[in-house]
Amino acid sequence: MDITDRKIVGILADDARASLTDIGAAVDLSPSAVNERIRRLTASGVIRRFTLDVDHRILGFDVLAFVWIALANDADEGEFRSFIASHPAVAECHHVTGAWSYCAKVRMPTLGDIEPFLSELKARRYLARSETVIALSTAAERSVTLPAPDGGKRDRG
Amino acid sequence: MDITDRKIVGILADDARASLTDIGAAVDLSPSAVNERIRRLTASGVIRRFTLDVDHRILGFDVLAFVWIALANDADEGEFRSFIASHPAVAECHHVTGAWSYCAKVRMPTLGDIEPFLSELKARRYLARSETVIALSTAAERSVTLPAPDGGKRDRG
DNA sequence: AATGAAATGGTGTGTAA
DNA sequence: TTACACACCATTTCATT
Repeated sequence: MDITDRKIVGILADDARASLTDIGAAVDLSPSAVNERIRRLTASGVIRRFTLDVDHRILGFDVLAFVWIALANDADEGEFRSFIASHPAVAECHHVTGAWSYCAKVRMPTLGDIEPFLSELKARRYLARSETVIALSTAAERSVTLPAPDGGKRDRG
Repeated sequence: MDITDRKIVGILADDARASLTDIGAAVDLSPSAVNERIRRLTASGVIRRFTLDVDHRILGFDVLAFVWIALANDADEGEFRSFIASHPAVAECHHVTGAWSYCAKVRMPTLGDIEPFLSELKARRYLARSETVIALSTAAERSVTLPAPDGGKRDRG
């Protein structure tokens, strides 16, 4: 995990289809050296997968919301986690500090789809309380966070 | 945007490096037909870009936090938005309903890096109040949200 | 809008340094 | 760990349906 690896991750985060030749030109390495580094970055788990950034609006998911969840006292937390992980509308769900147990980021076609989602959580007895916050617009969105060009941590992974 | 397009998006979301041949086999189309569909999906903006899913822990970003922001009365909202969009630690930032103005998802190397971030927001006079929630663990994470295999909206984009 | 064939160019492997 | 060369395969274009 040196500065060249981070540059490669940055280039691929911008365009995962960049050719080994182009990446090599950007980091002063031959295509095969770049390939070997990408192989190692993938094997070591730094790169989890090559994926897409899509426009969910066009796909019919007009609503983005954050649902704060307080788990019921008698809820099976492991069951809740696997339910939430396999729910198609859930983009993210994190166990968090503070007054709430979990924060789930969900995408729905319409506002009306949120209530059935909450109802299901309640029916399964996961939910004690919840609070839903709707995202009106997005000011920033980045799939990969990297250190600013100069500084940053080294020798990990 | 038919069911085949959605299947292609789903396959690419899982593995953006899947070959046209393999995708074609999965959706019963020739490689060149798949290629043309991907070109159209990209041109129409459904696919915004090909990117990576990375492990930020290994990259040295051990802390994931949600920062709730109430903008100061005299804050220049446009300025705030471009500041937050260009800040390297900010993974997402949404304008939200409810008691707060914005919700920012940030990644930091350590907990100690959060305070300087808040200080900078304050120094720039964007911040009235804020509340920071730390993510302890992640139960779900998906880059792309698609309708469940059967149903879903059609004829968009 | 899809197919199939042909050309291009990128990927991946082997060998050597 | 990288470079270089070569074999292979994927991508892309084009003519056709």
